[in-house]
Amino acid sequence: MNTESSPPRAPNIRDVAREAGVSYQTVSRVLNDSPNLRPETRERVLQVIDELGYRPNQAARTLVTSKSNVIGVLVATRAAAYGVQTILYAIEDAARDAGYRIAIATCPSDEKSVREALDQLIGQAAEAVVVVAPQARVFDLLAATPLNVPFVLLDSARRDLGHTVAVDQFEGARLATRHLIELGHTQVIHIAGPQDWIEAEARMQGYLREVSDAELMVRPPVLGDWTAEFGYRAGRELLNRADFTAVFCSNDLTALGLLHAFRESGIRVPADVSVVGFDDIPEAAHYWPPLTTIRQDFNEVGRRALALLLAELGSGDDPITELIRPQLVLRSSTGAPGSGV
Amino acid sequence: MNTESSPPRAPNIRDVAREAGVSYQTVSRVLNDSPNLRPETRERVLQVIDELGYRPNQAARTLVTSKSNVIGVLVATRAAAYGVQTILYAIEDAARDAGYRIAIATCPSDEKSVREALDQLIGQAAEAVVVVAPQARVFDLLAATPLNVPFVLLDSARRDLGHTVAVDQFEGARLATRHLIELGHTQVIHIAGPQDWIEAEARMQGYLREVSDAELMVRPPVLGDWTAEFGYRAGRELLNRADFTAVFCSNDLTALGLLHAFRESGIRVPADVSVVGFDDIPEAAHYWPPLTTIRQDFNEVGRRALALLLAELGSGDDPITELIRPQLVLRSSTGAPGSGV
DNA sequence: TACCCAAATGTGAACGTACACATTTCGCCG
DNA sequence: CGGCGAAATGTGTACGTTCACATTTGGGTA
Repeated sequence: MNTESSPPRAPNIRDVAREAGVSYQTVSRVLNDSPNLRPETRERVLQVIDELGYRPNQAARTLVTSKSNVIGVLVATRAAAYGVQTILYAIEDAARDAGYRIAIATCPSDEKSVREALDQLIGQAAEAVVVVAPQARVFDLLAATPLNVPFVLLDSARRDLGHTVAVDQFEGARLATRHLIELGHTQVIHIAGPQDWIEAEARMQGYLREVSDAELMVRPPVLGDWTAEFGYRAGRELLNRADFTAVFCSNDLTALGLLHAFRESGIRVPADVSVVGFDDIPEAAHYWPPLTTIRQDFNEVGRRALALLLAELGSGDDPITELIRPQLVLRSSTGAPGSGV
Repeated sequence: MNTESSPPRAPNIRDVAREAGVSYQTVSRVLNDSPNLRPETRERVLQVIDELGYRPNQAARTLVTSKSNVIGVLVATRAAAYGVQTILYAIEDAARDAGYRIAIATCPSDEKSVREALDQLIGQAAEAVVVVAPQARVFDLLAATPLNVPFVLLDSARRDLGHTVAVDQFEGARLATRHLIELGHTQVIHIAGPQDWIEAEARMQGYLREVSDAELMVRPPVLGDWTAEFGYRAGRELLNRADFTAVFCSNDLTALGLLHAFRESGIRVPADVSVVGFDDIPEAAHYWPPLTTIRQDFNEVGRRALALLLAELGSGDDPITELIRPQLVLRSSTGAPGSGV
């Protein structure tokens, strides 16, 4: 049917060379901005490239140079959208500034998927890898899979595996809990995140430590899944327990659901019950009441992760752990103890 | 320093072959699950692969096969986190079911960046590309850049460029506006999204059409940026204009900010003013009051996009446009007209 | 005008893999 | 026990690029 008898092969460097009347090496020089080229030669080649719609074959380039200008990001989670998203953007910006692009491979957190995603990144000759994998088990898999490129872990449970950048979740949870205690609350409940999440575990530990340091009664945290919907259901259940005047939620979304449940039942926040969240997502300032919460500087996490990689600390040095301090953001959802539920 | 004098080259297929006492082709067969292999041979090769930590070089594979089992996703936006995120997950799941992985390239929406990101995807020999680029100008760039692989555009302004999958934003905006009008509102204001966004424009058009069809007075929409913060500021400004009893916000976050501003000023929703959002993000059900909004099925968008690609409709057929119907979700933020602001 | 050096351009090889095809091995039947 | 065919394994080549080195070109100087 086609008047062209040849197969629809993409043009390569030699096609361009032939068309422009130069050698393929000259074309290569044009592509790589070699200085020693007559301007008119460069011009002609560029024109042919445009005419033919030629695009360098990245696979061939990568094969021969084993360089790709790509930094891989392994994302082994779906939840925590805001934090992950923000970190990704920060990484992307920092990478761009340094002349790199980023390739994101997302995957479920089972062994096979993580391995495949890693292969995908390494296969693109990613020169460094950032691992965003907030679930503990992923790090055990990683321990068994040498990477051969510099890498940084975010929020790792295994500080021995490699360089780690993280917001100090434990400290953040202590800040939140201490704030409530300092307001005079003696009955503080914690709604935790999924227990296989490193951050959830650390936040719970921070809460427990602070409560026991204050010699208050520790009560078993409610285990949740970090959604607003769960917060709402948890809130409704809590209505049956009149044993608290403050709640520390492991993230802002859960707090939102909780606020909903309380409001629906006529429990006033903070007059009757105080609520603290975690993350300080942009919406938290507009919840009702505006939410007191713990701010995590996700941008800083992304930036530092990339800085570590670019400093080529991938050498055999001992793993570095950078902890970023969280910050208490005071709004209107907390106050002195009231009547409770 | 190193007792090993050889350079730290990654092992290749020939290293494995030598170590296992077979030819490199046999190793290749093991890697590609060839049927004609003695089980013990396969076993031995696999063991050597494990010992050496060998990983197939994806670049070489791609170079020779020009296949990659990768579907590229170009994401040229940062806002609209929830929608984009959900679509990405749906694409990823559908891709995995079909035996593909996805590679995500994010970029700013300027010409150079988009082109680079495309090159990055094509360079990985992506066999198909999904373009998530809600800003109009990106599509003009795309029109000038032939892709040579099947591709699908999401929310495209240019239906002529290729297959398009989108939620019918125009219809969604009409649903929202009509709902308010049917409740008896005659003074409906629209808070729009950024005007270079295709969806924002379509929603505004839907609003304008519905209002003029009802022969109500059209008033100039407020132009915003889709954040809760903007919604809050817009809400405070609206307090000076006592010329409306209902507001249609172009997304849920803006609506949240608006609710905040109104509540702060003692304006009751929906008693005094009704508010409708757009998107139905999971939190919308827990806002106060729970938000009446327009649901977009982002999962469906992702699924259909991939289905289109997998059906290899990339052939020269006329571009297909698949419109997904949005849906009105009634909650508590709307009611019969009240006193207004 | 011959010569030399730098600038400009060209040639051969290699990267690691998969495909097509060639060769060897092996069990089984006549 | 020879031979035959299928199963198992090996050899040559191509993919598209960059690097190292070789060669040509050109302008200025002795």
